[in-house]
Amino acid sequence: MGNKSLTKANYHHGDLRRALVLAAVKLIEEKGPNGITLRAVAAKAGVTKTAPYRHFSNKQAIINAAVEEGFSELKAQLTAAADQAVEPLARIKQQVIAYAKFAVQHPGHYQVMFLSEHPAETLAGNTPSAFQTLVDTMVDTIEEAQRAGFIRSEPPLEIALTVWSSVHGLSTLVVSKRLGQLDDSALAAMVTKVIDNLLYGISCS
Amino acid sequence: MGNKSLTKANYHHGDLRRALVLAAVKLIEEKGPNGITLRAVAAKAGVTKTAPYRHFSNKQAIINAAVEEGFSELKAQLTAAADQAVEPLARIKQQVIAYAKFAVQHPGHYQVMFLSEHPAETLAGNTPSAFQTLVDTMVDTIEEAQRAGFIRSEPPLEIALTVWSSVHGLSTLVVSKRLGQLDDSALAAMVTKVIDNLLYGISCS
DNA sequence: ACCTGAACACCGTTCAAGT
DNA sequence: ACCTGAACACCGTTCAAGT
Repeated sequence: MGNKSLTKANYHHGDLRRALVLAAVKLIEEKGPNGITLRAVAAKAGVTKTAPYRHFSNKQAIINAAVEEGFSELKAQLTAAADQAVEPLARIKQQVIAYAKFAVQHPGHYQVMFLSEHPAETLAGNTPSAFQTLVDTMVDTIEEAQRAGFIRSEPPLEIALTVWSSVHGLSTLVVSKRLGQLDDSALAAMVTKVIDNLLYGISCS
Repeated sequence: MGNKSLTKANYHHGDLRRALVLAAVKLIEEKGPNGITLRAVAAKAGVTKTAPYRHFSNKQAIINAAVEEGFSELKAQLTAAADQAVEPLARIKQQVIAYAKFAVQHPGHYQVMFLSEHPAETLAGNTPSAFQTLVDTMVDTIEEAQRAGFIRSEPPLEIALTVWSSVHGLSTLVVSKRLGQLDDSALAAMVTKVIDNLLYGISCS
């Protein structure tokens, strides 16, 4: 027989890893952070419970991969959102709104992303984590606005951290439903309010 | 025999509920959000696995009680911290630093507090949740500063939400170790930086 | 190389039973 | 009233075995 003909039995020749990560993400979004079990992930990917151990050392490793996937998706959303505006402050606002939207639309995934600690092990070596790539995206947008003279010239990482903390904190509060239910436009209004407070300060001039 | 003499066997006459909550808090702090099991909580409180069901309908109910306990402790810390200063802005800063410190010193508990959704069921009826009491404390401090003319006179809840989102977001990032390890003074410096950005704005005047 | 199936030590929850 | 002990359907992980 040829080189790569696959029967149904060994269908997941090199795809199982990816299939497991996607199944994990789906399960997290369907059943929440606690609804994800190794056995359910395996079943969703069409294999028995022990097959995942060929590709991941344990359950946590699958979750870590799902977290990476989340940061990667979030980064894509932020980039797309910022590209809908040209004015530097508008780009920041778009990005921040997109961030909060992601959290609200994928509450389970979002919670898992920040629940698990940042894995200590540096992957492949010099490959930056999806998390680091996300940070870079946010810092870049701030630096643009600084070069254009709209944002104070303090260390861009500090500014980015301030902006990010605000929207991340707000998102967490919304996702945990501690601010009550909010529809899309109410969320955007609240995010806008917070970012405006941030831009112009809350103290009396 | 008298009215309330207790043998060792029925020692937890009306205390078991409280003992279980405290055991749950301890376990969360020792083993993290995933390390808490109903059986371990019961064992720590000195009873068998099924005894908790007399006092809580299920595991989640115990966790909810531990969350309430957390908000209650956090509120106490914030009040104590604010009382160490008299100048309104200094009171806000002290409160915010105390908030971040609580998160860093009780990382497991803090994560659980915001992981679980706000329980829909209103307890005893009109008794405010520990969460609501915490919000009130933060709003009060903002209102003080507004009356003294230090903070813009926008809705105090919105201002409080902005401040809170910032420090909560920063705390979450620190607890999940995504900003790297920070000692006490580095944490205070970062919190101060963020709150200053917030007070005076990040935009060019 | 990749996957299976039995086995082990756990887990939350129920239910009948003890005092 | 309050707690126990057996039982059930789960769970993550291991290990020998199949192809």
